[in-house]
Amino acid sequence: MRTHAQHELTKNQALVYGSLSDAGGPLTAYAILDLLRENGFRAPLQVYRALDKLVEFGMVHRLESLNAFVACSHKGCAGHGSAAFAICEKCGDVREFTPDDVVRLLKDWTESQGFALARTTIELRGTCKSCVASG
Amino acid sequence: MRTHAQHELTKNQALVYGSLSDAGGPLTAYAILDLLRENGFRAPLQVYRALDKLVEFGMVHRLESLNAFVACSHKGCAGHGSAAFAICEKCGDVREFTPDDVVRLLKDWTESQGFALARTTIELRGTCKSCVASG
DNA sequence: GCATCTATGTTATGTTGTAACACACATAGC
DNA sequence: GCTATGTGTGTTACAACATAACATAGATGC
Repeated sequence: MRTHAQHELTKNQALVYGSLSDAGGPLTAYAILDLLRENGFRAPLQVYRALDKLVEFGMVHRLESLNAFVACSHKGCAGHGSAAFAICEKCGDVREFTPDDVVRLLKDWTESQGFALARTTIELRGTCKSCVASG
Repeated sequence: MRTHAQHELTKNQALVYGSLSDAGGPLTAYAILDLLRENGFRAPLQVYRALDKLVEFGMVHRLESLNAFVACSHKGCAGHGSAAFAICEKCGDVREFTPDDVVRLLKDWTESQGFALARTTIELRGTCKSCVASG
């Protein structure tokens, strides 16, 4: 299996991935576009096309419930299973984790139904520990 | 606990819920708007406001990965746990299920992290049994 | 050379969701 | 009665998210 680092990124892909890594949290496509205007980006498609590839490579995840994107937290990993996300609605923090047992159960269910599973989206909304503590 | 039927819906809420029930599958807000133009609907907000309430009542679920809405498949039920959805990318069919064991594991994880869980989104993308069979 | 594939740039447009403001109607308290 | 409050509604305008369609440029393989 290919590691993230082994993907040779094009210029635009590298710029988009850099934005997301530096941000340390989720960004919308249009937020990325604004960050990259100084690098010559002019149109949303430049961002979306790069994001499509990065998601395909597994280097970036799409957060469906936020319409946003986040760099995979496994910086140099050799690939991993389906990711899940705990999203704090107070501070916006997003924590990625890999609930293998959960994914296993979901796979069991799909297999029992004859459903050919391609992709799993798991997103938890709530309040993170520090926000619970502070308020 | 209140059952779905026990919620007394306003006119707009009833119209929107009716559209979704009749459709038997997911609809976007704008698709609902078009269906209800003959009933006097003119603007998206009329749909979105009704949907907000219906989702709050648990009578309608939002499918984050489709930006669409679907009537809860438990027609007259007395409420139930978090729902999950298997979405066929070939035929568009959406199957709702209630994976209590999965939700239990996710709750365990959030509790271990001090994360106060408010809402769980689980959406599986793939190909349903009959679409797999037919090629 | 030339076909092909991928990436890119650009304009315009399509789709999804809200802000802000005004009005109607019910109900609770005086 | 009549006022305050809360909720539902209608309307215009706009913001945010995403893609279609077409043109150009560079790399690779034959």
